[in-house]
Parts: sequence; C-alpha cells; structure tokens
Amino acid sequence: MTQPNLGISLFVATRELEQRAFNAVAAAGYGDITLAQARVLSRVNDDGSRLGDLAEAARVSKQTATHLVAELVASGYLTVEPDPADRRAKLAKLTKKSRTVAKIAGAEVARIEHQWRELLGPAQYEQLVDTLHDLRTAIDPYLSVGSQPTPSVARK
Amino acid sequence: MTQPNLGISLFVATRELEQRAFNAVAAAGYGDITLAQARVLSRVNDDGSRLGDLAEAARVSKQTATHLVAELVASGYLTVEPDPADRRAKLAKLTKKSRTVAKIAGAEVARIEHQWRELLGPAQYEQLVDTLHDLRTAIDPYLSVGSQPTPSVARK
DNA sequence: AGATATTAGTACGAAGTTCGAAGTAAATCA
DNA sequence: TGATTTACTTCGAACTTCGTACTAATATCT
Repeated sequence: MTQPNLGISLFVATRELEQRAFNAVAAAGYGDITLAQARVLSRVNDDGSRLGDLAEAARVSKQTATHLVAELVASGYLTVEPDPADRRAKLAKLTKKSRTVAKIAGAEVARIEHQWRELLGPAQYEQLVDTLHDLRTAIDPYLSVGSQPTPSVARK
Repeated sequence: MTQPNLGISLFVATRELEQRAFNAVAAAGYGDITLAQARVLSRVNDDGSRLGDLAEAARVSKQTATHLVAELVASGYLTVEPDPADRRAKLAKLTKKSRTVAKIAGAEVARIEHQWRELLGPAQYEQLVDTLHDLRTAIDPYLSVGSQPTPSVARK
C-alpha cells in the first residue's frame, strides 16, 4: 500500500486534468497550440488580462508570458491592446477561436470532474474541491492582484 | 469571490509545494540541480528505480528520463547500474548526496504540510490528503507498474 | 513642477526541457 | 529458431524559460 505523498498526489491529479483537457483540444483539431501556451491562455479573463497578471497566474516570468502571448496572438488565440487604465500595460483578450477552445477544454474538464465524483463519491468530491479552493485562496498571489480567473475558461 | 476552478487550485497547490521544496534545497547549497531533474530524482525508490518507471512516474518520455538521469549521474545525485533481473533495463539508485537533499526537501515539505494543516484545520487537512491519495491511486499508471515511491523522498 | 524611483512590458541570448524518429541489445513469443 | 516486443540510447529539432539590459509610462518625493 502506498502511503500518502501529498506532492505526488497533487502532481498526478494536476497533470491528469491538464493533459486530458489539452488532448481533447488537440483532438478537436486545434493542434496549433502548445501546453505552455494553453496554461497562459486559460488564465485570461473574459474581459482581458494584463501580461503581468498572466505571468503571475501561470507562474512564469514576464518574459515568458510576453513570448507565449505573442505566439498566441500569431495563431489567433489572443488579441492584445494597450490597457486604457495604464498605457504601459497591455491587455490580452480572448478571440472567437480561443472561446471555442475554452468550451472544448471546459467540456473535457467537466467529464473528468464527473469521473472523479463517481470515483470518490459526491461528499468526498465536494470536500476536495472546496478544500483545494480554500487552499488556493490562501496561497495564490494572483488573487491579491485583484482579477478573477474566468469561470468558464478552463485550463487545458 | 472566486469560484472553485479545480484545475487552477490543483496547479497552484502543486507548484507551491514543488517550488518551495526546490528553493529550500537550493538555499541549502544544492544549486546544481534543476526542477526537471528534481522531479525525476524524487521518484527514485530507496532500492532503485528503472528508467522507464521513472519516466512514467514523472510523466515524461523515456528519452527525457534518460537525459535527466544522465545529468543527475554527472552531478552525483544518482548512480546507474544494469538491472540484474533484466539486463536491458537500468536501475537508478540514490547516492549519499541525494539522500541528504531528500531530507532537506522532506523537511521543507513537512513545514508546508504543517502550515496547510493550520490553515485548513486538522480534519479538513486529513481529508484532503486522504482524498488526493485515493484519487492518485485510481489514476496513476505508475502504480500499476508495481514499485512504490519512497515515503521519505519528497518531491522538490 | 521637476527629479527620482518604480512598474509594465520588450529584446536578446543562452541554458534547459521535451520528444519524434530511428537504432541496438536483451527478453519473450510462436 | 525466427519474429516480435521491450528497455534504453542517440540525434536533432522545436519549445520553454529566464537573466540581463533596455524603453516607456506612472508614481513618489522634495
């Protein structure tokens, strides 16, 4: 019997969700996106997100975020415009294409969540989601920045 | 109020644990190891692990595992020897150096776990660990291979 | 206001990561 | 024994990441 190793448990669950959502997107014909790009894309708010916020949310450097966003713009998943509130900043916004992709990813995540609920039982599952959310709220620096991640936009 | 997004919650918690353990190791003077290497290293059993198993456990390709293990051998974190049971296979084994590093990482993880327990309360925390472990057990293909990850060796 | 410091993002380049394709050797199957 | 599978390696190309250094805009201080 393997005894609980929190780090590995978290790692496996995270990768599983991420990879399956990503695979679903690729299987739907969106092969022109990478996992790293998807991680950034999935953090973009419905009303647009600043590059620095995306970097923080995806836990990469600003340079990396800039780079990935540029690629996402090039392949039509994002548009970028100056932030009216601060002309140093740039707002990345979703496109029709990325909203479609987000729906596909979201659907797959919903399937996974359903499976996990079956697996664990409703009570345990709800507990898990709630507790993880509490944990995230306490930990994530992105939350202190103010913007909320889009509900419907799932990670790929 | 942010509503629960399971993927992001999992991502944040995983990265937090991983990064803090890794930082603790680096701060202790072990700067000659990378995060990708550490992910593989942390999956090595006390009695040695085969490369293919490591690849599966770390969720990378065999080529990547081969590459990272070679680097870890070069910097003294692993030794590799042919598996007596199957001469095609190679067993990666921990060294004194990596056992020290594992202790450092483990200590930091223990600190994090303590913090999380305080944060969530003992009951919720225990629930979380147990549920995640159940989930992992059901999901992780590595488990079907047979070898158990080392308890004391934490992920970095 | 004017000087200074901070913040948002960019550019460049080097190092690290990842994996497909193709290959070798050992074990297993028929 | 011959055919197939499995474990790992090699090579090469694409992707990811970030340190250093830079520009522009905003915030702060006097």
